[in-house]
Amino acid sequence: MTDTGSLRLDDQLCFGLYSASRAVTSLYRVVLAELDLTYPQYLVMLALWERDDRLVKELGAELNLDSGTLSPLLKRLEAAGLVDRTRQADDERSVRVSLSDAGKALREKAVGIPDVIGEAMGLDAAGLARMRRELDRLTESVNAYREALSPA
Amino acid sequence: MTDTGSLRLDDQLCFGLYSASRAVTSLYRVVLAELDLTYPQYLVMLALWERDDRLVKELGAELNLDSGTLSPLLKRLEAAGLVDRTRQADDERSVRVSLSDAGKALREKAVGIPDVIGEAMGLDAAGLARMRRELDRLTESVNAYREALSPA
DNA sequence: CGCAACTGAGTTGCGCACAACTGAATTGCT
DNA sequence: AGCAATTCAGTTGTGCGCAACTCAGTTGCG
Repeated sequence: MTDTGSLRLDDQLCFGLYSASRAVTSLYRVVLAELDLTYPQYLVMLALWERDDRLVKELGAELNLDSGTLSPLLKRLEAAGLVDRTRQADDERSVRVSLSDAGKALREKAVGIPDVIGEAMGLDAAGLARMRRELDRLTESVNAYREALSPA
Repeated sequence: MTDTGSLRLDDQLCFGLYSASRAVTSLYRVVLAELDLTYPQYLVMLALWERDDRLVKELGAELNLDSGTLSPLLKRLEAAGLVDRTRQADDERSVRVSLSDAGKALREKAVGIPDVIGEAMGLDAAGLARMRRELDRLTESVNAYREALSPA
């Protein structure tokens, strides 16, 4: 009797993934409270700290989020004074998102976060890298399968 | 220069976890469409198929969900005719959740799902088990760290 | 017994995620 | 040039996930 095909909850990798993801998010909630950011907002800030002045579309592609999620999120970041949003002159459909001074400054309060999270995970650099690789492979495999099942 | 401490998005395991979790959920969305269930609803049904007639509190402990999430979810399952909810006689605070006939019958439509998901993940039984183990370890480690940081 | 502390489920409010849609701007094709 | 198809951001509606709260019911302690 193999595990595959079982409907038992604890057999399922997906539940492990779901639990792990929620556990990590809830740790981020604690850590990010001081920066007044949610985890998805933090992801957007990370993307902007890495490269400023991006189109909403580009952020969406990098984070795999659509405008339905990003638009209100970016409005909240703008309301918090962390980013500016400006329509692009040469293509009025696009909106360019850039860091305000406060948004740039916030980076200093964030530099210690990856170490805290890494520490909490209790993995060495090699373990982190391996898991990261396996998760990426999993994501790609699952996404390919889903797209085959139900084409975008 | 180590990876730890980097604010680069692609270095972060958490983003991999977040992406993988969303990818899996979105595959479930396609697969579960035929059963008219969301992924969290499916988790509750799994728990009930495994053992029927449970208190809301017990379901919450198993799935790590609080009443704020479970109460409306269970009301929706009840509205869909899949479960019954009854106040326990000897402790009027507790609510017992049990499968209706339709809820029991739905299991037959679900038996093939784990294989589909397993196939989509492209891992053999050993790979699944190992990843499952590592994710469980990660979850526990992260939860312990969070509770130390911000005691419940 | 009496009453304070606690427990269990539910509600409210907020922020994702995502589908479905809108509307304006641009592109492409004839 | 003209117009259909596409693109981009934003809006609407639904369902989590979680904090904070309410409220009834139960427990525990003097």
